[in-house]
Amino acid sequence: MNLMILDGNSIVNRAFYGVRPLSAPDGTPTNAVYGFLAILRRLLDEVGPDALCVAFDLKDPTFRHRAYKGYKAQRRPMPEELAAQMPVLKDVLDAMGIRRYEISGYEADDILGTVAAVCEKQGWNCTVVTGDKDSLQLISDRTTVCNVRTAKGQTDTIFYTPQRFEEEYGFTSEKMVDLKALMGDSSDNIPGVPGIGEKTAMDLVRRFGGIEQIYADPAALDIKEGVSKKLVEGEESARFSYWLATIFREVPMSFSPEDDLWDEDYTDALYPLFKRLGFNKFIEKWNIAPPRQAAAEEAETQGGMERVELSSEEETRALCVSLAKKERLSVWPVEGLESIEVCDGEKVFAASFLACGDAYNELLRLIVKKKLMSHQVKDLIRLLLDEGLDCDGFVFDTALAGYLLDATDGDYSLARLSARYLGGEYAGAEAVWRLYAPMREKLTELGMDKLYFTAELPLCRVLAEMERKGFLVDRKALYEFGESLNEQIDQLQRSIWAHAGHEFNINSPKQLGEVLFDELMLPSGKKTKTGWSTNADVLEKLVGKHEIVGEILDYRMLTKLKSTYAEGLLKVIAPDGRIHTSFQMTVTATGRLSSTEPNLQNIPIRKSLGAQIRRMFVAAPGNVLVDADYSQIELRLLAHISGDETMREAFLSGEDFHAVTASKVFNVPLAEVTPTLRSRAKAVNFGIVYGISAFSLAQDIHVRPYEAKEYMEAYLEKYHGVRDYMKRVVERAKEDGYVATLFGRRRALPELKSSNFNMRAFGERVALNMPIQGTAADVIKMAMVNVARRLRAEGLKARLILQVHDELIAECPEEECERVKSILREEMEGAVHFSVPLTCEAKAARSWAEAH
DNA sequence: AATCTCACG
DNA sequence: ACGTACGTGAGATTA
Repeated sequence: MNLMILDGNSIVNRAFYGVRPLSAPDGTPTNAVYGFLAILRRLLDEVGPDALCVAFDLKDPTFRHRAYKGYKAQRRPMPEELAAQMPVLKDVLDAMGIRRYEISGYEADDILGTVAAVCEKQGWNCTVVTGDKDSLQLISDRTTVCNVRTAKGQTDTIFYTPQRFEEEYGFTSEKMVDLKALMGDSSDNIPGVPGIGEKTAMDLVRRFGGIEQIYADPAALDIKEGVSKKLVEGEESARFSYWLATIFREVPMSFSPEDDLWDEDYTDALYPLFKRLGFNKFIEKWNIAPPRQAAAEEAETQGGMERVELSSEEETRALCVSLAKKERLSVWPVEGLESIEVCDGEKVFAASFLACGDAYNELLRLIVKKKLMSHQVKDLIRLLLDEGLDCDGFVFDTALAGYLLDATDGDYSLARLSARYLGGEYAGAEAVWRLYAPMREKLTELGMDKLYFTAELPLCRVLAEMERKGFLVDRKALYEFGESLNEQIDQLQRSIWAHAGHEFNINSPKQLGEVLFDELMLPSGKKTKTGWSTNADVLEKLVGKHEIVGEILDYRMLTKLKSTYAEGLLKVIAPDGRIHTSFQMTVTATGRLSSTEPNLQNIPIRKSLGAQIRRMFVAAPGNVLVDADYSQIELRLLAHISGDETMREAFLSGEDFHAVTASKVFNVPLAEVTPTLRSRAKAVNFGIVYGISAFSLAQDIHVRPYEAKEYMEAYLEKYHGVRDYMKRVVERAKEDGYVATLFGRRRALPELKSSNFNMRAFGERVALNMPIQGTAADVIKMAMVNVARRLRAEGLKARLILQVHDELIAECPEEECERVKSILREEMEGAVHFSVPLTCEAKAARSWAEAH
C-alpha cells in the first residue's frame, strides 16, 4: 500500500510561479490553484497511490517548538495574488475529499517527516511530494521523495529512491542534513559554515561523511588550509545548522494511513466550485458530474424557449408566413446548411432540408432578408453564398463580440459565451438571441461598438467572398519547382552524411545535435529543454568551422520549401485550380487576422529561392493581380501615437526613414549613411516597436550589448517623444490592466501584475507593441471594407483575394487595372487621417512575385 | 501532444 | 539576479 503526501505550500508556490496569470469569472486569481491541480493530476497518474493527503504550514507566533525556526519565517511575504488563492485551494481539496494537515507551530516539512515515519512503521510505502530539496533526507527503502520542478511552464517530476539519490549526489540520503549543515540554505535561513559553498560542502561529505566524522578531528583530514580554518571557526554554526535542517518527525498529530484512503471520491461541492472558478477543463477531463439536484436545476434554466421541430412542407410554409412579420431573428446553421435553427425571441424553430423539402429553401430566402444575428457570421455567409443566397443583413455575431470583449480567451464557443455572459447553459439560436443584449451592452460600455459595427462585422462578408474566390495557382509550375529541389536535397544529404561519417535523420534536431556537438565537437552554444539548439541563429555562427554547417542550412531551407510550400500547397489546390484559405477573425491577441489551411500569410519572399513560390500565384487569363501595401505603417503609427515631432518630420520629409534614423542615431550626414548603418537603424526601429532590450538588439545585429545600448540611448534621445510614450503607455497599462488601440480594441494584461519578473517584462513589451500592431490591424480592416464597397459600387469585376497584414491583393480584368490600383491606394491611404500620412504603393502584374 | 524549427508581417 | 523582441501557422520528429 502506498500513501502520497504533498507539501501544499511548496507545490502551490511552484504552481504560482510556473503558470501564467489566470482568473475566475469573478476576478479571483486562480493560476496557482490551477497549476496545483495540474501537478496533482499528473502525480496521481504516475504514482497511483492508495491514500492521499496534503500538508500545509501553520505559523503560530505564540508557540515555537524550535525557537530559532520561528525566525526562519522571515522569508519574503507571500505575494498577494498567491495569498488570495490559499483559501481557495483548501476549499478545492476539501471538496475533492482530500485530507489536509495543518498543525499549529509546525511546518509542512515536519508533517511530511512524521507522516512518512508512521507509514513506514505500519508497513506502508510513502511518496513525499515537494518542490524543495529539504525533504530529501526522508528518503528510505519505503519512502520515495518526488521533487517537482517547473521550468518554462513545464513541470518535471523526479522520483528519488535511495539509489537515485546516491547516483546524483555521490553519498547516501541521510547525509543530506550534513550537507545543509555545511553549505547552509539562504532561502531557508540556515546559516551553514561561513565561506563554505555547495561545491566544497559536496566534496567534504563525499570524502569524509557527515559532520560527526569531519569534526572528530578536522586537522587529520586531507583538506586545504583555508577550508580547514573555516570549518573549525564555523563549528558552532554547523552544529546549529544541522539541528535546523533536521526535519522534526514527531509532530503531535493523530494520523494513520488508512484514514486517508482515497479513490477519486469527490464531494458534491466540487462541481459548483469548479464552475465558479472557471475550471471547465478539469470538469471535462476528470469527468466531474454535477450533483443530481444541480443538474435538474440547470436543465430547468436551459429549456427557456419552446422548441418546434418542423417536419413537413406545410408547417414550414406556415412558419415563413409568421416569420415574415418579424424584424429580427437569430440563426444557427447545423451540418453545413443541411438544417438550421431560427429563433424569434419566443420559440426556436428547427428546420431541415430533409424534412421540409423545397420549403426549406424558401425559408432560407426569407431569413436572409431579415436583420440576422448569428455565431461566426463569416462562415455562415460563405455557406449562404454557396447556396446562391446573398445576405447583407447581419447585425450581430456573438463570436466576434466575444473576441472583442476578451481577445486572449481563445474559446468563443456558444457554450462558453453562455456560461460567461448569461451564467447559464444555452445553445444554438437561443443562445445567440439571449447573448445579444448583454454583449451589445458590454461593447458599448467598453467603447468598442464603432469598431465592431464599422470594421469587424462588415468584414465578415468581405472575407467570406475572398475565401470563396481564392487565389489561382499554376499547379504545373509549382509541381516542377518542387521536383527541381530533389536533386540538390539528395546531394546535400549525401554530403552531410559523409561529413558525419554515418547516416542519420537530418530533420531530427536531436540526432543533428549529437552529430554536430558530440561527434564533430563543434563549439556548442544554447541548449533547449531537450538538448542542443540547432536553429539557424546557432548554425550561422558555426558556418566557418565546418563545411557541414552550411550544407545543413541549405538542406533545411530546401526541405522547408519542398514540404511546406511545394507539397503542402499542391495538396490544397481546389478543383477550380485555386487555393481557398480560411481567415480566422478571432485568433490573434492584437486584432490581426490569421490564415489557415493553408496559411497564405507566410508565403516565402525574403530569400530569392523561396520567393520563386510567389511566381506560381497568378491571375486568371485576361486578368492581373493588383498588390498594394502600406509603407512602414507601424512606424508611422508610432510617430502618430507618440506624437514625436522629429519622427513625424522624418516621415513628412519623404526621405528613406531607416536612413534618416541612421543619420540621427550615428550622427552622420544623411548622404554618408552606409548600408550597414541603415540596416542597424532599421533593426533598432523594429526593436522599438517590439519593446526590445539592448541584449536582444545586440544579438540581432551582432554587436556587443553595450554598443546596442548606446544605439538605443541615442535613438531615444533623438526621438525623445517615443521615450515619453513608452513610459506613459506602460504606466497607463499598469493602472488600467489593459492596453488599447486608437479605435478602442483592447487586450487585457494580467501579466503586468505578476510577481514573476519575466512575465512582467513580457507584459511591458506587449503594452508597447499591441497599440501599434493593433491599430495597424484596425486600419487595414477598415480599408478592406471600404475597398470592397468601392469595387462593388463602381460596378467593377475586381475583387480582393488576399490580405497579408499590411498588404492587399486584388484580381481584376486587365482593363480595370489602373482603376483598381487607384481605388486600393485611395481607400488604404484614406481609411483614416493621422498626423503622419499612411502611404501606400500599388503595383499590377500577372504573378504575385512581380506585383509585390 | 509537445517540441523544435522556420516561413511571413 | 533574473533572461532576453511583437504577432502568427505548419511540418517533422519524438515521447
